[in-house]
Amino acid sequence: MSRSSQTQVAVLGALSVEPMTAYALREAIRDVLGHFWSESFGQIYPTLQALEEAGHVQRRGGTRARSSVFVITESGTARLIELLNEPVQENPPRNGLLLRLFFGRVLGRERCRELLRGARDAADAQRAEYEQLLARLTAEEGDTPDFPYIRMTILAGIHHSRAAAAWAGECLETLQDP
Amino acid sequence: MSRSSQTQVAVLGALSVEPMTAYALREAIRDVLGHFWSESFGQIYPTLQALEEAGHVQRRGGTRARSSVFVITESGTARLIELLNEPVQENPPRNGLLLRLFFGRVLGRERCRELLRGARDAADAQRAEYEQLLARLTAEEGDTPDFPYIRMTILAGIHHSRAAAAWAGECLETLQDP
DNA sequence: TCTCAATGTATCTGTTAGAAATATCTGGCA
DNA sequence: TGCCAGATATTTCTAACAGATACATTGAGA
Repeated sequence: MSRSSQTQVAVLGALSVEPMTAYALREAIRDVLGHFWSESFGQIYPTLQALEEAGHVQRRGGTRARSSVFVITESGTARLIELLNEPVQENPPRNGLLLRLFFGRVLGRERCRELLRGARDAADAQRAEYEQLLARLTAEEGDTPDFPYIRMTILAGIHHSRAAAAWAGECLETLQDP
Repeated sequence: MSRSSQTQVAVLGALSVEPMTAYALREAIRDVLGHFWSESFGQIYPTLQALEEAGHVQRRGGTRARSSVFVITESGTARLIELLNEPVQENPPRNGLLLRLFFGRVLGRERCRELLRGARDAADAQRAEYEQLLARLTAEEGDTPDFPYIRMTILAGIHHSRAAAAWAGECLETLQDP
């Protein structure tokens, strides 16, 4: 399968929660999906236009004076389900930290230790953030039908950041001065 | 660091190990750095041209009529060290699995469970692969100066895949039929 | 009223992945 | 010898994409 627009999934998914403007769409994607997804205006506007032409969303209140609110249509919901059912598309790995550590001999031992300490601290901070977010969401929306699914995405962040911190700590131990 | 410089790190780093052709470069990046980095021909050739113009690599006629072997120069090594010392650049997150799970209510519970089972099995398989690779490298190159650094990148893979499997397992438990 | 921040729309530039198109070399086989 | 398959090698194209910029509107407070 050739490369398909992943942006459509995020856009249609967000609009399936509630109708909103392109600007609000970008805000929602950044604030709600931000831990595992990102979109830019340069993607959102053309995508909305394509979706409108395909009949998957409708533009409402399109007067120049005020904003256009986009509403997902029936065919848009069908398209979303279709896209969600397509196989998960892995994006190519690009981990700048590991790239630097791989050439660690060139970079130098002490500089590597700095990078590892930074990674460990960042991971710890991120885990605290995820746990706080999970506690807040559990209290506020713990009984909504979407909660179990949203919770899984936060759990992923917790597991991931915990593993990252443990890895960095282990590496720091093995990278002691000889 | 501009985004294009990221490719330069991988290219110069690979050439710092040994001179090779653009084709071999792509093979090396895929096979050796593949777990945390990727480059395509569309990136490698223009990057090599830019590096040649800047004097960071030299093109040498290979054994074949049209094959060029690229050698890193002294200024190229300096450039590599400079690039390695620049701050790590995070690339925007795009996790297709989490995007699907977030809209899990639309996708359906059973389909989510399938995705999670797939993720768990993939993570388990990947962890086995990493552990095998680590064992082989430890035996074959355990006493080379680069080994401690390469080992860290494999350890990262092990930690990450272990966390991914644990996460998927935990999610599967909470996503039992009610 | 002014002004500033937030909201909102649109587009531009350069980066990148992925694949296609095209050679050229190498070894095996008739 | 000549031919073929597959590996090696180079180049180029398209669409996806990030990030920035430019601009217009609105509403709240000074």
